[in-house]
Amino acid sequence: MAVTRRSYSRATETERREDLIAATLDCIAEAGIQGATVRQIAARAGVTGGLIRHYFATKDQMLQAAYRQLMDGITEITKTAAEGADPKTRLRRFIVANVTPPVTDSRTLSLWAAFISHIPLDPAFAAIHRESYVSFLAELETLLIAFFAERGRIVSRQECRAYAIAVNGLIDGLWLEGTLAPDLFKNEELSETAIASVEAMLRLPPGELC
Amino acid sequence: MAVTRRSYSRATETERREDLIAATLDCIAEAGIQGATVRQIAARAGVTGGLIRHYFATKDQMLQAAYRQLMDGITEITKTAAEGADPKTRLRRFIVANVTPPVTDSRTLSLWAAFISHIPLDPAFAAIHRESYVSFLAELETLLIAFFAERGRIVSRQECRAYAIAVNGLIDGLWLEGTLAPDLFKNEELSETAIASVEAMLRLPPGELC
DNA sequence: GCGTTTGTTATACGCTTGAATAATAGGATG
DNA sequence: CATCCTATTATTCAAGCGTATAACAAACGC
Repeated sequence: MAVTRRSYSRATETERREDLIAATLDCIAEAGIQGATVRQIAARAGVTGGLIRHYFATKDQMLQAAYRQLMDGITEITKTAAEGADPKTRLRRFIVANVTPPVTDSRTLSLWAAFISHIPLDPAFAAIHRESYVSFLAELETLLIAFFAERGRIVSRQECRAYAIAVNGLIDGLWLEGTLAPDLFKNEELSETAIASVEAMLRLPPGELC
Repeated sequence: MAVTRRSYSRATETERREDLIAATLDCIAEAGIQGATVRQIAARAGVTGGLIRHYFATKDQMLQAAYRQLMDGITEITKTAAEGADPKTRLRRFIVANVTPPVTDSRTLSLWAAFISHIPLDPAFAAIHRESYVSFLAELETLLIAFFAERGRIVSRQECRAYAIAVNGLIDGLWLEGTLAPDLFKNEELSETAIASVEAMLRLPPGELC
């Protein structure tokens, strides 16, 4: 008896990899890390389970690739939000972008937290986090330096770093709060709080960043 | 043939529950949510797997109980850190307690993140988070009200809430940063940054909270 | 001390998991 | 149009999963 075999089409390596990574993120977002099984991911990507090991030596390596892509995506969004315009506007846009959709998004948070919880368990994940954190901090520091320079305010390198750390903390924290309990905040409350707080943290007169 | 059966001793219900919850947290911290299997947890607690269903209808309910205990523990630590003394000192201690060990601790973070990632997937976890978040925010708001009152500064209820949200965000964010990459910060850098930032956010003169 | 209760162990069940391997077919190459 | 390469499917495997159930023994009342 002639066994019928599922028809398929071959894809380029990059295409397939992207599909698999996208499917991985979908599965984690919908069912947690526990639900991101090889079979579920394969089904979501429209392939059979065995194919995964053709592209990734192990499931863990695929998870790491997915984590990397997630963080790159977030960095990309906030970075482009802060393009063009003058230093003040760039800084404001960067801050706002971090506490508004699509960054404040239940799916993004679920993914982020799932990976964060693996950081203490697996050095590979720790390295990815470290990389994206350092890059984020550097971007923020650059924005702050430009902002201070434009206003002719002298701020030492150390102070700038301290400001970046603090502002980054605030942004992360508000992002968390706003994403975990969006119903507790009125429409613009979060961005306004973020802007007003950064103003204060930088010892600017109220309304200076608006 | 006489089958030898493992000897055991009976425990009170609360004792056993606590043991099981502690074992659950240990397992999650060491091997992630994936590693927190019924068998592993039971082994860690020094009992056999079947016993778990005698105390918890389902594994998920045990996870929820563990989450609740984790958050209660954190709340407890920071709350007692802010006891006694005058309002200013209480506020400062509360802030510092949140960005120093044992709250900034790799284990705590791993646990916290593991549960956070379940919030978007399971309403039961969302409810637990909501409860602890609201309680934390209320505690902070109380501290702020007392602090402002002592200084004779008039701050509306709304302003106070906004301050509490912002300060909470900052604390959470710095806690994250400090715990995920402790080597990036010098010994006291994080608490000092936290204190200085809160001072600025509340529009206090520098050094006012020291 | 004896019987009863029930906390605890032991075992089994059906299912899913990540991974390995063999068989197949798509699609470029000549 | 035949050939070859390899991306993809299909199947298998041992291990581990959460849960259910039955047998056992520890501690307590009497």
